[in-house]
Amino acid sequence: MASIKDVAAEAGVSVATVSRVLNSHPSVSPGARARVLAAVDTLGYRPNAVARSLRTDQTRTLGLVISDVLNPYFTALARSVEEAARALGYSVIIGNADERPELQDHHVRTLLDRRIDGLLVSPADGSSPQVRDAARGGTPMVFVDRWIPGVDVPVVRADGCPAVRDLVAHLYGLGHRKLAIIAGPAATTTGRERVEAFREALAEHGLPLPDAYIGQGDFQADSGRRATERFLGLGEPPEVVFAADNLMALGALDAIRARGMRVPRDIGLAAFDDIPWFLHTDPPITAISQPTGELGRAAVRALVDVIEGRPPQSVTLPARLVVRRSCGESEQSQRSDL
Amino acid sequence: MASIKDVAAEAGVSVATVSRVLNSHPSVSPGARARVLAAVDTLGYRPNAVARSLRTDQTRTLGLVISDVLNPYFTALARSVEEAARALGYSVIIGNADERPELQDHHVRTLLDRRIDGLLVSPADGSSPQVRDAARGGTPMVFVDRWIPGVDVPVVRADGCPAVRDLVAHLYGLGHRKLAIIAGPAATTTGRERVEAFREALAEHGLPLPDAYIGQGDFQADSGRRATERFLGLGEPPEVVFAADNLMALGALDAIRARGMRVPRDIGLAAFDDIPWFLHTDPPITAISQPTGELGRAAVRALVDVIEGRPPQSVTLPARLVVRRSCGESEQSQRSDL
DNA sequence: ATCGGGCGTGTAATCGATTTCAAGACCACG
DNA sequence: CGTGGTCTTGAAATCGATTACACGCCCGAT
Repeated sequence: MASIKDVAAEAGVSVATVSRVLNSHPSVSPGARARVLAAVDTLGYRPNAVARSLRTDQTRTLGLVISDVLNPYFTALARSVEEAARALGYSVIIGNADERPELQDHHVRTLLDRRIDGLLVSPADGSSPQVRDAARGGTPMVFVDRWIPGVDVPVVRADGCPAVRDLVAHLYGLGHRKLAIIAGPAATTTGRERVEAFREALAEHGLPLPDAYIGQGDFQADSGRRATERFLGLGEPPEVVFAADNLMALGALDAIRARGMRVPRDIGLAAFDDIPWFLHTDPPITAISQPTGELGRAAVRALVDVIEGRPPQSVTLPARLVVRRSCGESEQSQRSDL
Repeated sequence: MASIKDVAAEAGVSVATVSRVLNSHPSVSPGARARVLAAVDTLGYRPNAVARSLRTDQTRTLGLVISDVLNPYFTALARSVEEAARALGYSVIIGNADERPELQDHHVRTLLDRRIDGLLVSPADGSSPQVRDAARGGTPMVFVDRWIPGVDVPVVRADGCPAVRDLVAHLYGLGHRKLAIIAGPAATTTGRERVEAFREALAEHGLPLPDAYIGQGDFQADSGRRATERFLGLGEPPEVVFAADNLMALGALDAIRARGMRVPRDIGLAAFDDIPWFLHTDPPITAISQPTGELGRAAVRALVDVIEGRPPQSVTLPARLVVRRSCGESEQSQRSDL
């Protein structure tokens, strides 16, 4: 592969002049510029980003560590992040943690080794020392979706509490009183928040949230399945199950179907995170929708602010309830939101 | 951030010795080794991968350019690729082409600028000069899923022809005669192959594939919707629609539902690519399943073979039909494959 | 004619690693 | 005591860029 030296030789100038042309510095004569450009063309020269990064101490690359690539919510987020970053001239390297803290740490470490300019993290656990150290060490960083309390880093996320309250009111209005939740890991902020919001919303209607109605999940389909099986085996099973993410909702659907039961006839189902497929499940699923596109854009904006020395801002966007048919809604309410 | 010089100073040795310890060269005295390790520890030193790459001319990074991150088939593939690469000590940078040739070329270019050790590509178009040049230029490369004819690069893919034949036989057995297909872009190999396999399989049963029954799609949901609308507006609409990927199947489902029709009562639906959600749609969808995990592993193996100078092998794996309920299958055949 | 100030250009230092080469220390053997 | 070999070690070159600095040149002002 041709290097800047080859270009300089071909154009009959020094490497400094080549570099100046490539970086559009002002003081280069038109003649030299033309010869350099011609040489670049005939050699098919492309600057070596590795060498450039070493010298300039910036890679124009952002790291994004997400909890699970197979989760459509996170791929939608990843996509909007990449798009926003590209518009600003940055590339992004995605690390998939698979909800495993040690994998998350692995990715953070290799990303740091590569000297990415900034890091977007949705922590799989609540206290990764790796992440803490990176933040303390001065790596530009912003949390997206989930965060780690006590680490001084901007957070970009959606606030699901009002939407959860809407959901509970909706379920109450449909006559449901026995409501269960499949929670996410207590180590994650979203895992905790959603249970708390649910509990508080229930309390507003004078409803309890017994321990038996809290299933401990890990945001993966299988845990949703197991939790739902336990619910269904209860002497007094819940009337509606609320899954704290879309994958666990999928697992719940599995478990319900395996028992030969039907949604919503035998049991209702609602989910946090809305994804295109929820329109086409049997039945379409009532869900809480997050503005992933805006979330990704805001996260990149905040991170680039940190990188370029501007004061960054935490951003909280609203999530909203999308009513469909999985909780025994009437035809009427169904149609209004389809 | 501490550099190797700082470590050398702290340990009271030269940078050469530090480097030797870090790369576990044999000839370092136990004392020096211990002091270096201690220095590394107190400074929290991590080698700069950028500098290392510049010197060694290898990044231990693979590039993966996929056609669409929002397509669960490709995220499953990306996941298995990353996993296999990690096991071999490589990182993966994913580029999402969004089915747009110019975006694909953008990613190939920046990946090459970053001097990745090898490239895994699922080309969004049939003739990217960018990709051709990279291959000719000697960049280790492997095509996965789709490929570009005439470019001498190993291909790792699933052969869907037998499964398509099985599908057509299955549909024929159910009494369907009017079969339509929503094709992928003719610029992609998978786009063409699936139509051809479908046409040939129909011919085996003496069935025609009229032009009116070929919808031109682009592997995205919206095109599936439009093609299906056209089918439904025909004087003699098809009895079954076969979508050449899962996203277009989703669009088809939309279109059918928008007309107030039901699957499979009013029209049947089948899809290429199987994804977990197909079990939970209304109704569960009969689909052709690809072995994404094995595909990803084989692709990485082949690419690393090229990189490390071993003779690489093209790999073709079988796809298989998964019968569910979206084509008017009886309860019996449904249960056997659920 | 002299001086000052741009402007265009090249030389060389630099970024943080790896690696070659030579040299010093030490030991064993004759 | 001299010789040769092994084992450790460090100095310096190198990878491919960017950039500070200096130099030569030309032009206009005095």
